[in-house]
Amino acid sequence: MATSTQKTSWADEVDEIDQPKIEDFVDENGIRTTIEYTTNDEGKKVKITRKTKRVLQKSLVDHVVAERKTWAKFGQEKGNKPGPDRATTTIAEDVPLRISAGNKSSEKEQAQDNTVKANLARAGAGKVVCRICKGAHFTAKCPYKDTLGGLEVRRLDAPPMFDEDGAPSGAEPAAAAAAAPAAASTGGKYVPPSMRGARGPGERMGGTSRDDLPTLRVTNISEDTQENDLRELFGAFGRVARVYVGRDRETGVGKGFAFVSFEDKTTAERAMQKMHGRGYDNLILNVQWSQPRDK
DNA sequence: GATGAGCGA
Repeated sequence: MATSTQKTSWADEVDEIDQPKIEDFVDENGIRTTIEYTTNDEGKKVKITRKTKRVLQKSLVDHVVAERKTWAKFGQEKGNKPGPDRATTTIAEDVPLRISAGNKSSEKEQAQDNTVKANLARAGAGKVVCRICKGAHFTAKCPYKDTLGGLEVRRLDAPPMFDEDGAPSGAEPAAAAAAAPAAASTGGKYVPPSMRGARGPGERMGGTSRDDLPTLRVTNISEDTQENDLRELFGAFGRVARVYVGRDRETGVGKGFAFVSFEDKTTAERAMQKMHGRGYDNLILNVQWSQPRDK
């Protein structure tokens, strides 16, 4: 094979090929002139001059945007050339639009809330006032909860029926009115039905709190039984209002018992009868009525 | 064998 001694690489051969020389410029009217010097098939040198007009690439520049560039500027920008002035304008892409609740209105609400709190503090002097009997304890702890629970809302504008130690009293009517929660009809905020006070007959609420839901105590469950397991198990009988699994406070390990509260007492009773003595997780369940929790 | 946590004003 005859190999050229001078050539060391194929890349050198590329240089041998007659590369056309190209001059290329764009005038002020946007006309592009391309002058190409090349060699034609007959070995003669030729000069090819092409004039082209660049057209905006519509796929890249929206014609609406291009059109805008022709608009006359006004105000402080009057007479300036098209496009943003980088000295005064920052250009960024993908600026996210974040929509949030108007902070002015929420500040207002907050302020209102604060005045309400201030009024409450003034009226109750920072003390806990029972919503039922106006005693110095939380509503949930009220000794009259069961007997007066349903009367709560109806007695809103009445003077407190009892003072702190529970003796009948007629004092501080203004304080009682101020300390009472805003009635559902007058308050601006939405109050879910479950949180509204006792209304007319036919409504379930009022006197019925989650503390006196029909509750079963389930014992002899494995220590890794979860709330969901019991919900699933007892949910077959009806609506399960609440499940609590007794656990060690530190370790979180189940202590082998749980409470399952139902919405409906007869449902709870059926569940108890069906589930008591049933096997679960290789253990025999013990299901009884729970004792009311106290203290 | 065993009977609950935490919240609020």
